[in-house]
Amino acid sequence: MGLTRPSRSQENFSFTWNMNVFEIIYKTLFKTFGPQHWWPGETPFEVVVGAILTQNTSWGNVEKAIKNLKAGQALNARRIDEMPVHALAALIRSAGYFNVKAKRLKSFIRFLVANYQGSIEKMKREDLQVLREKLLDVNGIGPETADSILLYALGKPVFVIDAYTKRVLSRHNVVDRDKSYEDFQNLFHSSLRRDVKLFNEYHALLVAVGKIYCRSNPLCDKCPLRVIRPIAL
DNA sequence: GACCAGGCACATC
DNA sequence: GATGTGCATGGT
Repeated sequence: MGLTRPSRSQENFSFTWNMNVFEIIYKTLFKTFGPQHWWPGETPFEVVVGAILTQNTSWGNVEKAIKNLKAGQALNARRIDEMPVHALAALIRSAGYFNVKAKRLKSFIRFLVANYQGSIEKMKREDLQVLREKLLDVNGIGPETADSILLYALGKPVFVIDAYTKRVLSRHNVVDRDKSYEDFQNLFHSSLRRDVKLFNEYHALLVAVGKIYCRSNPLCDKCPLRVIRPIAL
């Protein structure tokens, strides 16, 4: 791991050789794709709902579900809490796994009410590590969803690891694919300054490059990150 | 029609 | 701890 001095052939990438590979990846991606403006949600509550609905699901399908919730005046804690699970499931149908996700949304609301009187703002004031552990105890919230909530809804400096992050980094020889969620996350945390804006943008950029270039080998060869493969080895 | 998409819980070994 | 399976829609 870590970056050694670049070879002469790599010196035209305008990276200084005290940068680590995670910083180089970020710089490359930002230069290529620009700001991603994540997370696309109007309120922290909407971001939380989106984080649960997007589990193993494309964002387009989630957007339809959120639109439905808004149209049904149901995008708020009280309505979701009071609504029968089957009615909620019907509204979020387009997001897939709708029965499971309806229960998960209700689980989160129960947690929010029980611990923070239904207030995202109160939840935000909780100690970060304590809150993360509590979130992981909620049925339907695993590490990625918890960290998405912490970073994108609450503005906490926690790096989100998702399928794209793993795919992009392992394709470029930065991290072994079978490393754990925590292994991946620890590498980001120890290699970068703990900065919410940086973590927000970085994860979104990894998704951007993953969506476009990590689908097939021919595209992989055109990936803007191909320059870091020899460095990462 | 197959495959994939911003995971997670649970059972089993 | 690792692996397999169910959950489900909508786009390509």
